[in-house]
Amino acid sequence: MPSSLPHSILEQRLRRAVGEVLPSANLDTVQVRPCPDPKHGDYQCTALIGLAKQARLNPRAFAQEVLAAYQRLQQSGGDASIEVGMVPEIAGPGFLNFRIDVRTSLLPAALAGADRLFCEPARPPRTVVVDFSSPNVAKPMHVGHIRSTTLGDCLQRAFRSLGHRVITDNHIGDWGTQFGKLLVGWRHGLDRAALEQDPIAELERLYRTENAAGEADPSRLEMARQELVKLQSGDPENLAVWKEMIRLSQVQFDAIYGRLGVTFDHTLGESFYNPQLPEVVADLMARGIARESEGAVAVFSDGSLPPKEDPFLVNRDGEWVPDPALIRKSDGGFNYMTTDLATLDHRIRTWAPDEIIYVVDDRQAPHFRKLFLTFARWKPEAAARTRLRHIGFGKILGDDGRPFRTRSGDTIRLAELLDEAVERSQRLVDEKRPELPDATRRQIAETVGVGAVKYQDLLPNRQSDYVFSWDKMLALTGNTSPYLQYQCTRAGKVVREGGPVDRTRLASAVPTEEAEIVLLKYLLNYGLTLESVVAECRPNYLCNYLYELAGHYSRFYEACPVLRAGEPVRTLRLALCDLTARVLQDGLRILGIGAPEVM
RNA sequence: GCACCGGUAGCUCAAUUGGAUAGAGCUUCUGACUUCGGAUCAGAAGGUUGCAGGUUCGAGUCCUGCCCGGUGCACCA
Repeated sequence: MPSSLPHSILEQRLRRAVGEVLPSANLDTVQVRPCPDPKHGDYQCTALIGLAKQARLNPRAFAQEVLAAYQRLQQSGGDASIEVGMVPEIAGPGFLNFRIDVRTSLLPAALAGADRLFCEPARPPRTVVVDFSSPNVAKPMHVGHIRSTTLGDCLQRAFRSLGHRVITDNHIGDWGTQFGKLLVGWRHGLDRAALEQDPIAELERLYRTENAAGEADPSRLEMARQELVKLQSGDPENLAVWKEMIRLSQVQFDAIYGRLGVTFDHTLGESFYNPQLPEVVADLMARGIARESEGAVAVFSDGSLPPKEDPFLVNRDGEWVPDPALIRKSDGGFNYMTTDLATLDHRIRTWAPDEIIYVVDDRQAPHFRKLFLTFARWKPEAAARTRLRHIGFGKILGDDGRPFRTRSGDTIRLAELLDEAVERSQRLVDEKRPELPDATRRQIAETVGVGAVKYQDLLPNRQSDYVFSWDKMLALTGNTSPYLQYQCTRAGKVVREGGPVDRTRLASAVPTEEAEIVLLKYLLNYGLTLESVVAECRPNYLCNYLYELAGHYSRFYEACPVLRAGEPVRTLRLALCDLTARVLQDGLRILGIGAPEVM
């Protein structure tokens, strides 16, 4: 299906024009994007200057030639009325600017793109595995799980929305040395009543008690080690307890994911890969990629990278010394590098993805560099056809600039954090809309409270740390989710009151008010924004787009009466409200945030 | 010590292959209302983008050196 969006039509034609003038040019670099400053036009292409320089041509003269070719193509293939209304001009050192003819082309272009909300399906669609959230069994989900969960969920929604095939996999921590202590604790100190009451709290208590006991009494540690060995060798009793701990944890996860609206296609935890780990190590050793060292088995640098870029080397006192990746501990146990290698192998063999995205804390960047490099040495063909990306993120800080914790220094549980967000938004809704029924106010409070937490998390550049602030996330002005939700309800309300948009009336409509024109042009960029979100895995692009859109809508709404206007202006404006509401709603949906009809 | 990530307005943050005059919000001040939902909108003020060089038509963005903050550096994940 041919594209109907202006930037896409322009780009395709421009690429053909460039190809005619300069056959050697890499046409992928020829991109048409919205002008940052509308003074210069609606769309621009800045790539011609670079191409001209590469080919040792004068940039402006080259732009002239491309423009001439572009206009020839436009005339010969000028069946699309939209395209005729794109007026090109050369500016500055060789920019190409395009202006949409508001009278003939703007509205047709917008209506043509409206059915798909100004998005074009990805071509070709890719298969993408998204690995995110990854909480640990027997521990509460806490504030540290927010970013991976909201980022990962948003990214998978964005990919899906553009037509990519997405597989989400929650790689839960359901295996490892902590289960030795947990098993000893379960056997000796389990409080059944407490387990009934709050299973995760009780499991956490068992672990802490046992951890302390182990520090005081080495024989206790030895017990834990033995229980772990029994578990790993398939002891039925320990397996049963371990499974029960997973079940109890999954109940907790499901409750929180349910509240967050997050789902996974698969939950293949670490234990799933356990049977494959010996083979992974044996194979890596057989291929000479790993070798024994100090009783452990480790992967060392292969020397293919300069020392500064080699994650398998670290500089100590001016000397580059090995910093290997351990894949088997000296006690014979395996660690997460081994599991991650097996996981990667399994994912590629099972799903044959084009891309695997790991949404994990930035601090693990060195681990992922080692993982990806080791995998590339182990399975070169598979690695060559799969893009592996670690999508890292920073910390959440308290207002004292230190990691966000309770006053007593404990980690904050996600469930409690969501409760507080909802309580706070409940107070706001109760105050602002006392006339609404209780049940409605409760629903609004839930949607607004949970949405505020997510939006605060998605708005900053993911790599930077951000300061957690109840007041800011729930503020009704500024770049917050309550503001976006509010604008969404406003736009939706007008459409509900004004009735369905009668498109036949639009045939004779032309946007004339500045606010109408600006809003309409901005709507056209929605799909482009989603594409950049997906390209760089940065949901904040979408947040900022939606905030800008809400601002354009607000100014339009202020300046242009809708329901009071005469036809066909009334229908045109109603259509603008409708499109805005739909884009805002869809954008919030991709952020994982609900849009109440009333608030 | 070495590596990675940051350093942008008083504060919190944006800035899409390097693009045109670095943008918002909060705060402060000034305006708009017999509201199609004022949880709104408009205007003003606020900057040597940590510092110093370099690359080029053009640098917050790329390169080099330095300063400051955070994080990581063998059997936890």
